[in-house]
Amino acid sequence: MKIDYEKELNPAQYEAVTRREGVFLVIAGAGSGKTRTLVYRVAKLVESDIPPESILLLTFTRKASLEMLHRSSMLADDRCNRVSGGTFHSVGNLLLRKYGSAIGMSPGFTILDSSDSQDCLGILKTEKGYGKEIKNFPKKSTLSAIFSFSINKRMPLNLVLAKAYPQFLFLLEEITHLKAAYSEYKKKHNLVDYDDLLVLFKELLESPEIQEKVQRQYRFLMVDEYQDTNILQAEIINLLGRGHNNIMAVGDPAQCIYSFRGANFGNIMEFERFFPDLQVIKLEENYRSTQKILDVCNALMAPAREKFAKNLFSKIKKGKEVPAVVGSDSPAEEAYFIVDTIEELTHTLSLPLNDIAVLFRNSFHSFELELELNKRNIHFVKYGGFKFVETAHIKDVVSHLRVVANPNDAVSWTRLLLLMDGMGPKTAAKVIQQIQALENPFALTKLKGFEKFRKPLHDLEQLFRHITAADRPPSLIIEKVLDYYNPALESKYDDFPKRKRDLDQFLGIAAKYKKLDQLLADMALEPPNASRNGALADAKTREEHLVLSTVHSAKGLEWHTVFVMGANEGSFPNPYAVEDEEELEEERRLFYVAATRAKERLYFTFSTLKKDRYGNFYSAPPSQFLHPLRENGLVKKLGSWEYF
DNA sequence: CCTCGCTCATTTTTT
DNA sequence: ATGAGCGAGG
Repeated sequence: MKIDYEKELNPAQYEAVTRREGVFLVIAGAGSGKTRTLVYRVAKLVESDIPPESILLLTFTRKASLEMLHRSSMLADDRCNRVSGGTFHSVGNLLLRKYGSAIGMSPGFTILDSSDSQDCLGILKTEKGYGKEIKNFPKKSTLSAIFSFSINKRMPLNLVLAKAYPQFLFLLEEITHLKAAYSEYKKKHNLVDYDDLLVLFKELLESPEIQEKVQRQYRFLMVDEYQDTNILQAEIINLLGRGHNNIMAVGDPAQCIYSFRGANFGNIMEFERFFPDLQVIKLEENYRSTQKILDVCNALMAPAREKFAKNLFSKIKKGKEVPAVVGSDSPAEEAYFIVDTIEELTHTLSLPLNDIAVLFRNSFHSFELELELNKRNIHFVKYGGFKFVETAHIKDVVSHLRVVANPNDAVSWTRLLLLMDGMGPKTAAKVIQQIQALENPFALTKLKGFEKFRKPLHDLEQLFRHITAADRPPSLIIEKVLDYYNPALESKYDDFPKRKRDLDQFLGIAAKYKKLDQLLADMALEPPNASRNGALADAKTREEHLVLSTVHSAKGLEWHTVFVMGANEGSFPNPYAVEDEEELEEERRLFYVAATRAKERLYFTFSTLKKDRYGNFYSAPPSQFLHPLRENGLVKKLGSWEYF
């Protein structure tokens, strides 16, 4: 079964799929078949006997790459599943474990997720005494944000402070000192945070010997969601690709929504600077949405400062349903409207629940809706926001696994020691200092002093005796840790039964892993995506369900019917963003991304009265982003929309 | 010196 | 629901 590329693709897609050598930038508007193009291109390369291992597909999440490769293999053959794919972070992780010794790293490093790196900064802040001595010293989360901003935007600390945190400018010296201490601490304890993964990835590729090796391994590079990469990632692409110059980057400047992470559409310029022979291919025709929806999307972007592209258009999807703007008097009413409409669609039109999504700016915007869905027994899965793996009880358990994998991981040691009664950060630091000097880091009864903790340290040693022996499968280790952790869990949390269920789920996930290292890397880099409010296990997600999602997590996806809820000033755009023109523009693009997810039906809902956390009502006008929709019959107005 | 429990304030988006 | 800040008590 040969693929008829010419018939199944439009001319621009066909060109992108069939051109092989060279550097290409594919500018692809929303719904223009970007994924389809990448899928066919992988199939085409594999079909023409390019070894799949020599193709590298860099995507935004690993799920995205797995899905694409799966589709490619359905199209062509199984070899597509052997294509290397993943995020910049995960590829960096793999290469650093393999070749990291070339730049002085040891392969057993632990990856710190953002809350771990914040814990680490907290430890150092206390150690330096900054928190106590200096009033209003930045919180650990702020420190982490400052450092990350500085690295991802390539901006020295003094400029970061001047631009984003002028109130801390007088602490420049202390903050600079802390940053150095943080780097040193990570190095000493074999720890790597998210930013380090990119920085070190780049450093690794700068070693000529490694660079050549890696370039020889990956002969064809494809980069998805290019608009959301930052300077560091652009440099990595450059280093990966300049040996052979076979690169295809795909992106849509109008959908750049990660500039808070240093993403910058100006990267396209960098790309041109690195590769002057760059050829641009444009995918313009939309295959996803009805023209009525596209008209609305185009109108949303009309006031944008940058005129990125010309308007989205569809030749094939006529559709008669006019998108709606729905005003309500209260959040409860907004929720009723959404749930009523969903029931109507599923009952009278027999639309599968899977074809519907509700999108919002912030994870907590859906609380009211979740209550109503639960009341009416509508099954949903929520994406974005607080993640399952970030909850305290999961982190507690994981910290035990991490010291097994890297006994040098002082952040995890601190976390698990703090679980003991009477143990605080100071004592933990002293314990860890001694542990580092031990020949066997788990021989805790050998520690001098700490009489008060003789019993708990003994118990912990027993635990480690069980779980460090030989090459145990992760699930077995976790079972032992759970037994050990249970008393602490029950005394620490009143809601322990719920947390226990979470831990059981975690055990279920871990059972799929044979190697502890792999489990830990995935926990940090590709955690289960659903947040903890909704269902989590795969079995559950396979059931028919409604999707609730932040717009960020909905990137790249599409549904028959989409509700964009909380379209209020104060919610969407995010109030933090309205003062800064650039940030407001990003909110606009985010709103646009939300709207472009819809294929057939699109609703914007808002409530003119909102509740603050004490239950007091305040009035919130409809989002300014809805203003362009007021005229021309672009949308129908439902509910109480007199303010609109 | 250190930990613990109380109170008050606070929540963007993600690898 | 969580985190920081503060003061009491071990």
